[in-house]
Amino acid sequence: MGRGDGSGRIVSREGADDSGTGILHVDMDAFYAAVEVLHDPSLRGLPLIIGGREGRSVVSSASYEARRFGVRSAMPVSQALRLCPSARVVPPDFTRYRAASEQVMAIFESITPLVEPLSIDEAFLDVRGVRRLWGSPGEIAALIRRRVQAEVGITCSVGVAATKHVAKMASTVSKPNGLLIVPADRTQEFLDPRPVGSMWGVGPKAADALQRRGIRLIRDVRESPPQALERALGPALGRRVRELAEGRDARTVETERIEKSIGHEETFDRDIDDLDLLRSELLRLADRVGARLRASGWQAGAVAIKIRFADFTTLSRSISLPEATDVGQRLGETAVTLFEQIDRRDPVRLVGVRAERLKPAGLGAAALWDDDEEQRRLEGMLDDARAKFGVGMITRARHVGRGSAVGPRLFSKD
DNA sequence: TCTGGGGTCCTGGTTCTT
DNA sequence: TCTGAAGAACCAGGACCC
Repeated sequence: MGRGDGSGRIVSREGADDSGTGILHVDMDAFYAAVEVLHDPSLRGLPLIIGGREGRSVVSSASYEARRFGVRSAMPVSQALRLCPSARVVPPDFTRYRAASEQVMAIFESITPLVEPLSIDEAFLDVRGVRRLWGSPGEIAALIRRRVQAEVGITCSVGVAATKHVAKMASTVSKPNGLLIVPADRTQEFLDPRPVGSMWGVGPKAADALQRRGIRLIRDVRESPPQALERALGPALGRRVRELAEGRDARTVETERIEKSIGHEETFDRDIDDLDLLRSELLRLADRVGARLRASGWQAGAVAIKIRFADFTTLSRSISLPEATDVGQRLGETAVTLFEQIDRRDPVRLVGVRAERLKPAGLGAAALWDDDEEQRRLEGMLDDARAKFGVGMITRARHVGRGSAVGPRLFSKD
């Protein structure tokens, strides 16, 4: 499987056993910071903080040199600078990160069509069908690491396993710039000694709920009665965590993903109690949401707002629209109406507007594809959609989440 | 110390529809 | 026409991820 190399990470030696595997999780190392170093090589080796310099900004990413001082993602920049006063603060440039992400994803897609971008800097790959082309999963992982380094100029870490969950955990423990292969028959040995909080989907609250019941390691989860887990975490999460602890994870690598909502939110530099100003902020955010809806061919079936007060309590309100829309002004009027129904009039630190229950804007968007094979595959999908929903449409998703390129997608039209 | 912004998913309560 | 039950849909809030 793998062993520590003195740096805290666990990596596999070359040619390690990869039997029974086929799922790769590839994660770029300190991605934003690495891209900034590419853009400005004089930053190499320096403690870097990617984040705004304004009062309430938090750390989006930090170089490993900064992490040695205790700097972590999501930490306020002011706090990060107290830990590491010599750090250089670089404001994020998402255009740059998206371009680098597209380069990396293109490398993945040149190896297998089964790529699931998870965010701008990580993806799952199913390589079981391309072994004859590129070699075993372990060899493919090593190839990807070499190509990303050579063609993009940044490093990545790769986990290789039989399931997505174990591959994801393996890439995490191999970071930075590592490769860890967990052969299928050693999955339990890999999982058992790790803390419950290291599982993907178990955050601080769920970990705390388990630890309060003496369930500290994944082995403890596996050995706990299902009822105890469901009492601690609720039925859905309780069942899922038990399955994951036993190494079971039926999720496949999904290349198609449909956005479910589009929103914007903004934290003010200082708390605001001027109602007119808050209304105009909601209208401005709604305008941006409308522009994104129109650019991506969606209409909102519902509008939600989020209000965070100075004491950090957060309210949300949402409402279905009588008619779907992508017009910023309509979204904005709805957002303001929702806002005015909230009684509380304390100073506000954040407002947000989100378009939900997205529906495609109009019928008849014909799909034109680069090659016949893809066209036929998509027409097959469209036929399935017609059978299932009555009518359907295919378009191409340009971005998911923070901008990963993905394949074609399918909609119902209702 | 003081907590961003973009999302997804789940839960539990309420309301609507059949 | 009225009523009750069941399921669906809606809504609010919270946890989680990067």
